[in-house]
Amino acid sequence: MVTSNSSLNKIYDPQEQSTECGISRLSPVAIALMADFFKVLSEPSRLQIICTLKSGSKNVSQIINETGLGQANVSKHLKVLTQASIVARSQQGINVFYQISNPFIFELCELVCDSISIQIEEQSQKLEHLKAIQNSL
Amino acid sequence: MVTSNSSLNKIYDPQEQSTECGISRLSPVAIALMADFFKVLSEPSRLQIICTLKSGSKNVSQIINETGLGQANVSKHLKVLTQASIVARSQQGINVFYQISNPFIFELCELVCDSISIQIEEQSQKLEHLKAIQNSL
DNA sequence: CAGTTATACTACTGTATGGTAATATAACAA
DNA sequence: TTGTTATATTACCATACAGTAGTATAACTG
Repeated sequence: MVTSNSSLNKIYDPQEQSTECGISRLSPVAIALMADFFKVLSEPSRLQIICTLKSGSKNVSQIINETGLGQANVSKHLKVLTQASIVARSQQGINVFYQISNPFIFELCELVCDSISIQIEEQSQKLEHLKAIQNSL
Repeated sequence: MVTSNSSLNKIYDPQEQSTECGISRLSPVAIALMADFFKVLSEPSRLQIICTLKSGSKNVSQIINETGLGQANVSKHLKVLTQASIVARSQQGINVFYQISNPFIFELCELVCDSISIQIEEQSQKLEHLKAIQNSL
């Protein structure tokens, strides 16, 4: 169960007269911040990079090799991930290493993954059901 | 703590020889599905619609009024949300009602909200620290 | 039936952004 | 210094998509 201690809740919309709490009274600013966050995670290439960083800190070349993405592309995505504070950058001589700066991201991905699996499961069950009905005609 | 029972984990990449579990061995298909899911949540207007549905089922006109979005726009976003199985559609006469079909979305949003708040908190603390240093010079 | 209301769809425009090639920069080596 | 390697940046193209105006459809009313 999630206990929200979100300070974003304090940035509620002053025009909102509702007595409810949580997401339903988030300000436009808070909503925009959330949207930005989700947007960062909405690119397969960036999720791929996050995946390769699950096993620890990697330099750019390693990330390029493991993902198969182009160099400029990886660099751009790493910039986006860094600005979103999802990964952290640390230069060591000629190499630049990146690592996940907040493991929360993995928890989040697992949750979404589970939810999608359940959805697929349910849909395939419905399909089976439909097939059964068709066969009985 | 999250215990993953994700069947997406079973769709692992056959080329991936890693012995790790979880997100690090997700297939391109699974990653694309996750990206799609996050993309649905990466639009402020859609998050806004989700927010208004927190307090229960609403018809399209109500959603238009509460969000201030245009009719065609709301209709399009509701289609996206429906296809992603985030909201469910039910027609009642001349009205069409939409409701959140999976409350998991709220849990997810709370988590992200909390994470963003903490981030903002940390950043403002760093700023305070910098200011203190500057003032002591 | 015609008229009204609620919702969906189509076509279009403008903007954002992913990918890439070329170039720049920065750190190290000889 | 020059050369090499690792990473970042720039400029460009192509695609995706949010928003909107106009139109279509569907359910109810009289």
